[in-house]
Amino acid sequence: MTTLSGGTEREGRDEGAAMTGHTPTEPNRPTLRQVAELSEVSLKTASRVFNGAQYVAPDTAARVRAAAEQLGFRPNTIARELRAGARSALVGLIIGDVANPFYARIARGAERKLRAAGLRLISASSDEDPSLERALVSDLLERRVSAMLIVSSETDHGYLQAERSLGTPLVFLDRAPHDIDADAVVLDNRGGITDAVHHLLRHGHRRIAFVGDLNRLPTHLERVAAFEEALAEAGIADWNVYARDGAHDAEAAESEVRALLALPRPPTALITANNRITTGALRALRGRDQPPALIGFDDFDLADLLDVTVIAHDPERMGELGVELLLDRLAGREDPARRVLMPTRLLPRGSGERRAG
Amino acid sequence: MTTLSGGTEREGRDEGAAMTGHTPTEPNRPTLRQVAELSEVSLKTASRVFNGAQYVAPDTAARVRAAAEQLGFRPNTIARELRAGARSALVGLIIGDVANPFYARIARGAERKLRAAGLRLISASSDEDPSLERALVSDLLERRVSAMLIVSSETDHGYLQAERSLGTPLVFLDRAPHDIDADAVVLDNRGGITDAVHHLLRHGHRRIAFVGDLNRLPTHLERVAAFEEALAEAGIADWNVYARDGAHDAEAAESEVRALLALPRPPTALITANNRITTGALRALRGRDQPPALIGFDDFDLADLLDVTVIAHDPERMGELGVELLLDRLAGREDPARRVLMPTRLLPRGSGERRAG
DNA sequence: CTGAAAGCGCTAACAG
DNA sequence: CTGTTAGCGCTTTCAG
Repeated sequence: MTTLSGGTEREGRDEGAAMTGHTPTEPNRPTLRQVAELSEVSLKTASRVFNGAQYVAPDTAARVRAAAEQLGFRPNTIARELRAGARSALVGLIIGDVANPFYARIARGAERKLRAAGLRLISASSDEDPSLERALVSDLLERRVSAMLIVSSETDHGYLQAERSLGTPLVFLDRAPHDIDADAVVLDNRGGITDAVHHLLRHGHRRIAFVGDLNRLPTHLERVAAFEEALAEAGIADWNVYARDGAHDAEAAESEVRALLALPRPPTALITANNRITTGALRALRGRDQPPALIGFDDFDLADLLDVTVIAHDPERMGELGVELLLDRLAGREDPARRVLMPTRLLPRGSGERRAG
Repeated sequence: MTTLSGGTEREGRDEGAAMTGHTPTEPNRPTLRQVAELSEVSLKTASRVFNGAQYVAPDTAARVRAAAEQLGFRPNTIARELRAGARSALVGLIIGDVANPFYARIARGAERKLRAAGLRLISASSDEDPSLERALVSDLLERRVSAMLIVSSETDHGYLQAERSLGTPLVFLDRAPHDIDADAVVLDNRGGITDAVHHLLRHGHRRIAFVGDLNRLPTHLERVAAFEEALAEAGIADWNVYARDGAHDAEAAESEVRALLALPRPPTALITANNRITTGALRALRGRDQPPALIGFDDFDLADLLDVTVIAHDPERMGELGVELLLDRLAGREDPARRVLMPTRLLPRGSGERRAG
């Protein structure tokens, strides 16, 4: 594997510099100084033309612009930001995987909102791996992002406290922070699951299964807890007979569901804890003539065509709200940490309305 | 709307600096100099500890590390990269929209491959808007990304020639570059569409419709051209009776398809030119008892459950291949521009095998 | 093995 | 309106 500059291993950087094969200080790229020389003004005057634009004689400015044009000058943001105070116009985002539409939508909402504020998004996928997550966070922080949005797979965020104290706004999305005082935008997981359970109970179901994600994720824990509570309230004490977890991808979910349906007394209804699990469940249910009822957490493309009842919410809005919190902090707001709770909404489309066998 | 540093408008930057409300040079964040002072070594020695690691006495190194730990020191990548030569470990990616799975997968593949090479991805969505695309490209270039991957909505790339000459590797994905000598990874659009047409002809269809994207996109043009040619070859001269374009989202595609089916002699088969168009078509077809055959370009999640025959390909691989080309350039390869053609594969799942009415 | 000096490209003070 | 001086945080010569 080729190794280039900027690696996590310190050595990697040096190798890389060598590998690129050109002198480190690209000698050809024009600098502001050259523009100044060509247009016969001082460095500062040239600088002003590309910034404040105030207090420069129109024809001087024109001359500078012409020189810049001629040379193909491009301002160097790295230098500018270094001077500006070791903080970039970049905001970092850590998500599980861009290829998962839930995360992609968060990124989209965040990007849009940030851009409107003159900031750029730099995102990275952690694969839900806590140690990779830490490495990515460090990387972004060393790049001096002005703030971080993070969907964390880590259970303890104490290691970020130092950064927080240094003033970097940290906003947790989807999963609340642990052991650290930081803003967060989370879903009403309890509400969503409670609605789903009630919906199924109303349709006559008593044997309801829950297929969950990795059990170390706080969202999973909240969802299971709500599931248990709602069933207990309905007098169903052995709720855990049909509760499963650890299904982090569609394949695992599919076999989990097949196993559930193969039980002597199979569940008559299924609650799937996220979009990938729902996908797996749909595959497992395919072609069955008496499929159990199904309600999935997360709305998804084409759920309408597949008649899948879901617990819907708005990931794009989550990204936007995260950015709003972060902008407030950048603007100097010093409140205690805020936690925004986003509503969910049960969208009946058919699969959740099948009555108990 | 809040405006913060780094905006496209020059003024935006200044406003922003003011708005953040803290002194530009964060006084509290420890620098390498402070680490050096605390550990009573020179700046350079401290620097060495975090880089080469070579030629530093073990206990000196330990002392430096301890000091860094104590101070909460974090190296400043901005400063490092400025010194290193005005080129960052960032690679830019311009796509249409992260929330579109096709693009998200490209991003995923690129990110993975880049990370393995010690580089980071910074991506931005252009909404297929050429002028926004240019702004994003400038932004990334000013940030001195070491290379750019771009799915371009622009028809003329001459404006990038200067940058190319300066040595920045440029790789075009999905859509070939125009008026510029740059590497590209594109799909075998002609092959894919030709296969689809032949498949439909074999199933007895003669009235085949084509629902295309924005007609300024080169991929669209290639796909239509292949469509026309394949039909002409089969003796169907009036191919354009059922050819449509401009359906850039699912809604537009849905009404386009409804209109086609409402014709006096409606088409008996549909080819939809991308994933969103296919989605729209599926909505339009829903509930019809004699639906036309359907083949969609791009595979998508759940296509299997909906029995949708598709012209499949591998967007993640496209991202990876783009990165491979780019790494070669960074490593000094000086070949003429290469064009990688990615294969497509017809995946029969039912919808494309319905016979002509 | 370690250090002093110079400078990456740019912008913020202050003068003029 | 314009220029000079200093320096952001770090790394690279080149001497010890």
